[in-house]
Amino acid sequence: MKLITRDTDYALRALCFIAKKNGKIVAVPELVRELKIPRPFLRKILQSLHKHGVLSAYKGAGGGFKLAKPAKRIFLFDLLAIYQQDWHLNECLFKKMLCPNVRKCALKKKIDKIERFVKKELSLISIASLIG
Amino acid sequence: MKLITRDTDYALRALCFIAKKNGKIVAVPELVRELKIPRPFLRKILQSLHKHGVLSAYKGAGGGFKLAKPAKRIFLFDLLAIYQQDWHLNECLFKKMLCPNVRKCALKKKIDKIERFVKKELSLISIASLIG
DNA sequence: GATAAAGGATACCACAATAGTATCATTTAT
DNA sequence: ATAAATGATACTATTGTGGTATCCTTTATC
Repeated sequence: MKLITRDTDYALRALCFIAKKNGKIVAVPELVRELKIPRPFLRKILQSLHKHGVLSAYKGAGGGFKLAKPAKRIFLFDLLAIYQQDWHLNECLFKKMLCPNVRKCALKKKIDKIERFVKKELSLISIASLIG
Repeated sequence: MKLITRDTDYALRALCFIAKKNGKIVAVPELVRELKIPRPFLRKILQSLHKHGVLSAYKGAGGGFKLAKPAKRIFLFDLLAIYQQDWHLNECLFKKMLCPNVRKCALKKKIDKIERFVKKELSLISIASLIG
């Protein structure tokens, strides 16, 4: 079981790298060289970060990406939301109602508590706090 | 992302059902009838619960399974350990050391904190507490 | 002792999610 | 005009999850 998938991990690394550049535009070739992430995969990831308003994109020669907002306002939670859409820990148990209600409800409450904690913690981890 | 996979979920249901029987031996046909879990899959699951000392097995006609220890000493955490072997939330980030140390360590600490909480909570959920 | 009803062991298959590739189109600095 | 960048999108590969199938061993009961 992975809390953080490869997409999210790569996105995190790229964002940390870009954040350190202090607003300078960074292009894919440099990121590939530095981070050793497969080029086409990285491009896909950066494109989605752009679509979701995390990065600003600049086309054409000399183009690239920079952060679209301050590093302290980009959170791990946001990335999870992009790459591991609307994840919730208690998936199985809700969708199919096979289990007797008592157990379902007892378990649901406990799992929900865990989920709330995890989400809260992930909302506190910003790019800024990682490069600090 | 799923905290609980199908194996674990089915194991949980089966254990709750068996626990309610108060030490009586329960055979697969009854469990299949009551829980609507595919028979071969359920058999595989029960066998592994037996191997891991959660269930006692009785072969031959009239055989079946019963709990190998009190319901209040069987925890969701144990099942996770069986079916989602040695899971850890921060998998990606450890195995491959691509990321600069600062970020790795900063993130590791935060993820570890989350993981400790989740494990602790899962260790508190017993079969007994679910059949209340 | 034969038989049928149980579990033990193990190899296999299907599908979905994750991870990664390839290609062509569009924009823009020089 | 050209080369260097991103945009869009379709495709492929690998892996993990979920599930089957088959044959073997044990044991209660007649």
